[in-house]
Amino acid sequence: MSSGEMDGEQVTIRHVAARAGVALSSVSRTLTGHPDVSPAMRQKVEEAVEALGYEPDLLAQSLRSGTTRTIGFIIRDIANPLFALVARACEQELRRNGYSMILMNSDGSVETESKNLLLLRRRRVDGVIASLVAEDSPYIKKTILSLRRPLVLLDREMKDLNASAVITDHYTGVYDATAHLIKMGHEEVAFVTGAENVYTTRDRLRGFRAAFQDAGRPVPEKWMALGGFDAEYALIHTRNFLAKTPRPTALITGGIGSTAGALRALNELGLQIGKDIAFVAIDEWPLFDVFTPPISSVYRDAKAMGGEAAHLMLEMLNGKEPSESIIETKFTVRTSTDGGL
Amino acid sequence: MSSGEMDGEQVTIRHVAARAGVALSSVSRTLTGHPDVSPAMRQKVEEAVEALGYEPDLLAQSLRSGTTRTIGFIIRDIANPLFALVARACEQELRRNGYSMILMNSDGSVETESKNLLLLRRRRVDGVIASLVAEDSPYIKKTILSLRRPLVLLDREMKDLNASAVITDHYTGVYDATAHLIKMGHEEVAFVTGAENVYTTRDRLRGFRAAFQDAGRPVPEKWMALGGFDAEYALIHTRNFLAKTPRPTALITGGIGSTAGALRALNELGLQIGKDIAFVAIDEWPLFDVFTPPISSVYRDAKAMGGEAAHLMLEMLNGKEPSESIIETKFTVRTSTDGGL
DNA sequence: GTGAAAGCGCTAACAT
DNA sequence: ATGTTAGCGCTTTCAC
Repeated sequence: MSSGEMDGEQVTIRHVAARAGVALSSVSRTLTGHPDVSPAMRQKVEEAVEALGYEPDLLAQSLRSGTTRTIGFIIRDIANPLFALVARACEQELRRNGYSMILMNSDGSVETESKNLLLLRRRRVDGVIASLVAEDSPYIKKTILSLRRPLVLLDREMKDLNASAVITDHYTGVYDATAHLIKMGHEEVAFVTGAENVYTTRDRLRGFRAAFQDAGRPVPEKWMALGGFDAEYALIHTRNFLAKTPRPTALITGGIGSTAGALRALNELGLQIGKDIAFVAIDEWPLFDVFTPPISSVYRDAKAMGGEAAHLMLEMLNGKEPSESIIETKFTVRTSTDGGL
Repeated sequence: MSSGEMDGEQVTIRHVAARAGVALSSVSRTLTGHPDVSPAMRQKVEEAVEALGYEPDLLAQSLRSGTTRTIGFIIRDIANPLFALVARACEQELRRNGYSMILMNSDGSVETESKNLLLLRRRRVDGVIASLVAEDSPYIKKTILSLRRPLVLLDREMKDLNASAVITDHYTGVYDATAHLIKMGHEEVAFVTGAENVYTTRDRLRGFRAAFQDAGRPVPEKWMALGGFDAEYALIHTRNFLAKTPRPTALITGGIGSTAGALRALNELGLQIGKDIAFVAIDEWPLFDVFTPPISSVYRDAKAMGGEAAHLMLEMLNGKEPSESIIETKFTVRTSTDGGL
């Protein structure tokens, strides 16, 4: 049989040794590819392994070696389509290199995130890849410092952590998008997204402001809603903004959830994007290509982000120093940026 | 400190025992809540644990106990928004019960799926939750039988496996959707989805056929494309069908990927759903509520699926016999089912 | 080249 | 109520 078990009993290296009539250590040597193994020995061991369906216990190997070949992946919400793409690419790359991924959702809560980090440490994962809820929680920072394992951050900026990071250049994409709106004649551009306690928002905001400044126009600070990446927040604040008179003539949403919430609000109010209001989404929903009208967007390659995260992790596991990897963004004009004026 | 390490050395139960001036086993007893522990002992141990920042090693506990409090989750593709919702709900429920989830994508390949199953076994996971690529692979079946751990299948029907299953009642939803189209006057209804080697497709097909039979109409067998759940397959076959003369007047797509592919094809051909062709999607994309026109759909609760999967797993881990849980589907008429005739 | 034995960190007998 | 010891399955000295 090949199940690694007989009669519900696990087959251990002991059984193999007994069956082959050799010592435990010889079986281990043979299986781990030690050079000092005679062909005769190899033969006997392989026969026994085959006959018993022996399979090394990764748990025991881990305890012995101190390495689990396991990476923790902490994310706010795996149901965010962008992060699902990141997670998929990351898992694939880690798996190709012999690592497994333990997935944990932090549900947008620093407490859960913290608990997850501690649990991963107790599970002795070899490293952690995380998209943190916030950068300004001293508690999380302390927890992270206590991890003492390679860490890769996704789109976060934190000092003194000795961590690698996959950083998105939001600035460029958002700058281009905003400049385009300004060129079309928009002054009252609303911006709905998450809070400034993450790099993501700060870098986008930097691009947004710079575009206005470079155009010699005042930054429309009153049309900024920077409170949450969730759809609910965007729904409420988009609704709010559009109820005012005068109202914004254009809208930029930062993030998958914000876009969903804003589109819901617009739908509810009967406002058509690309006609009643100009609209730009930062980050693309998977189905954006068949939306009507086609949505102008700031795109980034989620697959590359996941691959890079895995790559940076593997490098650190190989003893390299932490480093950063930059992901580009690209603004694409489609028809949702028409109208509004 | 609270890191569980000093000078890079892990703090073990040994250090705690030494510091507290007691025996190893007393520390263990105190920490595992054994009744025979004096208040004085508890005091000493807790002081030492606190002072050293001791943290039990889950790996060592696992080796000892034979249980890892870890569940393997195998899925075709975590970037499928429906499955991402399933995974999220499942992870949350497992986590609440002290289990962690190891996520593996099978990338639609039986080989990868098989390797993943074997790896999970070697990792000594306590159970596996899986959405299998196919039901008719004898190799997978053998691998599964050799798992000898609780197994929960998502939307799959396999005999003699002693597994629990979360089963969707696709029949009802698809029957209603098809009956609606027939009532609207459609005879040439196309159906684009995955292959019949999974329950999902077979049950949907059953509903599709039954609706025609009950209406006394011939089942439009020639408009069936049952080859793959991926968007690419749907794109090609939708394109194909619509190039014919006469062409189908209505289209049903089964699954997230199929819907995406079909919508792409329709977009490409300049055909508007709800006008040039009647359209029903089985399973909803997260953003469907803001699509124009609103898409008629067969809905199922992905969150409930994930929760049920976790629930069935936890029951089996508590020694209960395998069982099934049925998830309902509901057809909702929106405007995409107008037109086409 | 092979075997015997120690030990990774922990828990559960078994003593006392 | 507490201490001593064996052992989970494995790898790695250390002898020979």
